Amino acid sequence: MTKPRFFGQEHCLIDQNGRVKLPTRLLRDFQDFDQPEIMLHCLPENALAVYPLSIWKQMRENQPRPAAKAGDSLYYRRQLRRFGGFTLAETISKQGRITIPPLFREPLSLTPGSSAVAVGCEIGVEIWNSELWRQEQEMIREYEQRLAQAEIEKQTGEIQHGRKTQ
Amino acid sequence: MTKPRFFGQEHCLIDQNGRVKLPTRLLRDFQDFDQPEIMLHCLPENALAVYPLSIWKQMRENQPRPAAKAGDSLYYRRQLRRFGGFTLAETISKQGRITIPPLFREPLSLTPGSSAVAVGCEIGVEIWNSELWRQEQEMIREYEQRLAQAEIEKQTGEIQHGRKTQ
DNA sequence: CAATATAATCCAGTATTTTCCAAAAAGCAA
DNA sequence: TTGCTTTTTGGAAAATACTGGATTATATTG
Repeated sequence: MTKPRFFGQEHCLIDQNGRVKLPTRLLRDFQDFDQPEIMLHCLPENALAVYPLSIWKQMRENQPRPAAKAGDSLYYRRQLRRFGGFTLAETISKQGRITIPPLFREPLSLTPGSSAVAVGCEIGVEIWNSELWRQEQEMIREYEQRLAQAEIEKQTGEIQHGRKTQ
Repeated sequence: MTKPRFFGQEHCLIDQNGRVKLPTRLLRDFQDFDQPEIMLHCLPENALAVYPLSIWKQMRENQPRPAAKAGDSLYYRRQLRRFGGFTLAETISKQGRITIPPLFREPLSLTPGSSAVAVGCEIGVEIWNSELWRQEQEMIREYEQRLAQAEIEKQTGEIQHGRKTQ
């Protein structure tokens, strides 16, 4: 297996022109990939996903003959909008900066001057507004606890019904 | 796989004569295709779809024996009307502008002076009135959240019913 | 504490968008 | 048809936004 990539969190901020300098450690991970070619994707949970181009292609490759379907299906057109409209090809600049697409800035709360966190996500990097990232961490924790709760209930249930002894 | 085309969102506005200048990035995608030959289609969801001519052909060519079907089916006749009546051929001007067909302006809320968004949809571009696009995004988001919710419930359910163990 | 590396700010050149204006075309009435 | 008005088209100028580099500040390392 290839070496682990895209890990950890780093603070960074959006400059006056709406750009963000990627932390060098994460930058190196991109350079090992397709170099500066990346795809920016505006996630529904309000973070900007940054993927190497080849990773993105893997994500989207299973769509044969899109045009034919688009004519007949509103649902399918929405699908195209969702992936087309909320994604953008870009390259990482020589100085390691990327420009946040102007129309993504407001919804992502990544406006010029705002504080952000770059989060490694194994297949790429996510840029979060600092405050939103704090909230997302809460969500992750909460969700984990619900899973744990479900597990505990299952275990106790099994003991009570004799399918399992301790 | 070919390089990604028709991506992202850009703000633009309708000039006093009912024309819109396509953002340069999307313009380049058209130039890679059939050059200035495009089809304008007034979508039922109230956006103006702009497709390269060849894409449009792909969309419509998988309809064998249209005449025979038209005789039998009201639904099919309606389809023909929609694709016939709500579509026009145009070319992109040397300055990258297209004229919104006058009959489409009112229903699409793309009247002179109004604010719009050009949305890349992988197979072409859609021009949305800004406000209508905001609403459409809500729809997309709502749908995403329902999917997410279902997924979470499925996960906890699987634990409880023993199809998954930690 | 010094040296180095990294991040943030500033500034100017470039590209793009928007507005404005003139020319051409089309419609209309006499 | 002819002359007039209105609409449409094309182009250029002004305003705006974007890009890239360089400089300054901050943090990290030895």
